[in-house]
Amino acid sequence: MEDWLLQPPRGMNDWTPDKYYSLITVASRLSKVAESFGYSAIETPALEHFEVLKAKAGEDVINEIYYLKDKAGRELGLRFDMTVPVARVLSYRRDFPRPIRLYYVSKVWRYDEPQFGRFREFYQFGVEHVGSPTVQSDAEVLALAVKSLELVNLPQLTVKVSDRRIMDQLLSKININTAREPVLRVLDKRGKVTDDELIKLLIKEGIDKARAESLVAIASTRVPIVDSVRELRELGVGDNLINYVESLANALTDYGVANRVYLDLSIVRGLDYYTGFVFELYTDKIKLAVGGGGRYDELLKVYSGEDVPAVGFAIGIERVMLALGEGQGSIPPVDYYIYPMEGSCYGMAVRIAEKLREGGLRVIVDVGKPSLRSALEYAARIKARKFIIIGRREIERSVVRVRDLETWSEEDIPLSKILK
RNA sequence: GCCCCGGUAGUGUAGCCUGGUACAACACGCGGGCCUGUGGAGCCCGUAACCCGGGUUCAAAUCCCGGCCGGGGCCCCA
Repeated sequence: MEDWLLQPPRGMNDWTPDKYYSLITVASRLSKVAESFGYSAIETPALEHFEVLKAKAGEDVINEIYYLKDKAGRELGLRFDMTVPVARVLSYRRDFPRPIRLYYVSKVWRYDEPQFGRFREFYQFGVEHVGSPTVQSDAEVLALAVKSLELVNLPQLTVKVSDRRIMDQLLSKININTAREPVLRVLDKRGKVTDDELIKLLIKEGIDKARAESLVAIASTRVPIVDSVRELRELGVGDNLINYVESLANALTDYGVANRVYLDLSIVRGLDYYTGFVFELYTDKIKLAVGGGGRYDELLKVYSGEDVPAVGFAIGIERVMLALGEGQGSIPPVDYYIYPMEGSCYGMAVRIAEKLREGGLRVIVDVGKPSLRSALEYAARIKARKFIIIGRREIERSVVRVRDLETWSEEDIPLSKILK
């Protein structure tokens, strides 16, 4: 078969054991934190009705959906995140007691151009916290995100927080009432381009120079969340929002994560559906955000017709792994490799193996490597710990020969002891 | 949608700039042997590649064009 057919489809990865165990290790550590917060795991089909996916996605995202028709002509698509499937599930399972706390480690797909840290098929760890509008739920979700990344030792983790309501208020204050989305998009570029260019871009959006300058000043706000109240007051943000941020900061302090969190009004994210606070998670190790989230109180309404407040986040597991480097987990070693010298000893080998497996050990019985020598070589290469030789000589004496592949020592162990 | 880089045995690389000295080198892997109940080491032998198509040239892995495939940047995102 042609070479290129042997590679996985573009933007996708073969998770061979040598790499897959790192993924499993990272994913299970992240999940552990969600579990400790009382969140339960959920999984849904990879395929959704295209109509369902389309309802949330903006123009850009729709073009990234893997679309297909099944044999009956149904229009389907691969999910591009887990928020949509979860929202769909909750719209017909109204019986779940609220707030509902869910987490997932799932594959999602986006037909995008692959790049460093960007894949067409990738894993997301995330949570959805549905049914509560409070600042406490915002703080809980953000703290959970931070703590899960702390548990995998993500270096130099920082969080940038902003709030859609604050930006709305500040934009109104300087009389920018139209074309807010393009303006926010421009502000989101802050840090990537110079402030002067930013101002030029804003002027291009029809903002006059004075207001463009004050917008850039607003977007330049970047202070530790615990110091943000004074800053917001200076900007003239209303009391209710200042109280909100203060409560958020206090809660994050209680969680012990406030030192990582900054108020950064330049971050915007998912303009389509975020309604309140938003955040992005960063490490110095890679340029890309490893995750992000926020509050989307109007999203569930699309599916259920009912207003349901919700907050959540998603973390790109491959990106976390890029930041952590190689070797987060490894293939568990085989404890015993059992080699019957001849066919007549095979039955005994299997019986011994079964006994050891009952004790929770990983055991391989040789299936016919031609020689003891090559079996030994094979066992050493797969990093088995111990090698059991069982032949006529051993059976006559009711023992097995156990060779320790790490220390190179060898001893006879009575069968009675092994089978006990 | 725009831009940049790359494609050599199963894997990872060298060679390409400066065309011929190369039946393309090295490492790992794989097969065999020394050695059919134990050195997992060592040595020996073998295995197998210039992405596809066209062009330039006496001569192309090497230079040029096109295609296919891959990686990365902008944008956006996880």
